[in-house]
Amino acid sequence: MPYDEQPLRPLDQTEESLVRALAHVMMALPRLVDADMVGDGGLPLSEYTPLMFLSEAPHRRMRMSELATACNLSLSGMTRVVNRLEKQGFVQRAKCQEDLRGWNAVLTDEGLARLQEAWPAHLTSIRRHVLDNLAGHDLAALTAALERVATTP
Amino acid sequence: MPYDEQPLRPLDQTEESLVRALAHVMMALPRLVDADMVGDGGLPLSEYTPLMFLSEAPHRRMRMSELATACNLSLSGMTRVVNRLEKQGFVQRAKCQEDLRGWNAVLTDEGLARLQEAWPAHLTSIRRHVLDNLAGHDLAALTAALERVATTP
DNA sequence: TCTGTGTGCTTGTCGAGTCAAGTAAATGTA
DNA sequence: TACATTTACTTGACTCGACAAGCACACAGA
Repeated sequence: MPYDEQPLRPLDQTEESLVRALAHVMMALPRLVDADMVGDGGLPLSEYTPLMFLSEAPHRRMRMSELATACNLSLSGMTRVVNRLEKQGFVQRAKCQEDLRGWNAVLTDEGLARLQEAWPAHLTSIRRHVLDNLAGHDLAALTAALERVATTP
Repeated sequence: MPYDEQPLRPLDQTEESLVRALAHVMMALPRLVDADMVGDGGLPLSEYTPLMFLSEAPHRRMRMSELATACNLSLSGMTRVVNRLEKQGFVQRAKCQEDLRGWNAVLTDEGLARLQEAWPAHLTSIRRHVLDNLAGHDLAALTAALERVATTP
């Protein structure tokens, strides 16, 4: 796409390849992992992720807005995910005592059990698709770069 | 999440951080780039990408199924994207002469102009979010790794 | 204490993409 | 040639998530 006028240097071949590979990963990887997980553990990433964050939180509970931020979801999106999880008995809502406008999503015992059941499939999938393909790379440096990518305004 | 029995080694801290950073990128980056593009060029990635592939294809045309594969979309998803592009006049459908079941999506002059108009915003966004944050990394090695990640069965 | 403004979450409505079913043309088989 | 099967694409029905509007509570300032 030759096009000039501004001091906008087009991508060179190396950069172009990287961008396309990254685009491919972003489109394909969530589906690949989801397929592995529903094939085995039966829990899609969209539900696994919030259960995971809840399991790590104090008292296994988080405010809806915290959880939405952690999962990179809009607040309304989080509302609907938690609705699904609540219907399955994996999460309960509890009014937040310090601020009666707020709600906590609380991981139930059943939810924790479900998470532990899904964990092996998740771990296996992530190892196979991601970590096994990054052998020999400097993971810490890569992580730092990815964190910048995700947060550059 | 302690859990044993299998020879399933949990992720260590470095691996865990990398996986979460990658998850964050996958969730956030498409939205960031889209926001930049509609803010400026007015063309979301879901439409930019097929126009880009068409512009590079011989005679600016591709079969629906090729285009779907290139864009990592299902065939039915591609049908709908091309419907949108056709309504805007950026693409036309032309029956494939070698196989009358098939259709080509053909980039129009208007579509090419639109792509060139959107290109600077796209390039700027990609540089800022992605490439500028990968300075000092071995892009070729990273690309190879990402390609494996996206295609590991 | 009342009243206006801001915050936390949910709901209505919508766009986007997936899968399954349907249609038309190509290809194999008798 | 006739018929069954496969392939290329579209359509219908659905799920998921986003945004904007709405509701309930919090927290001023008078």
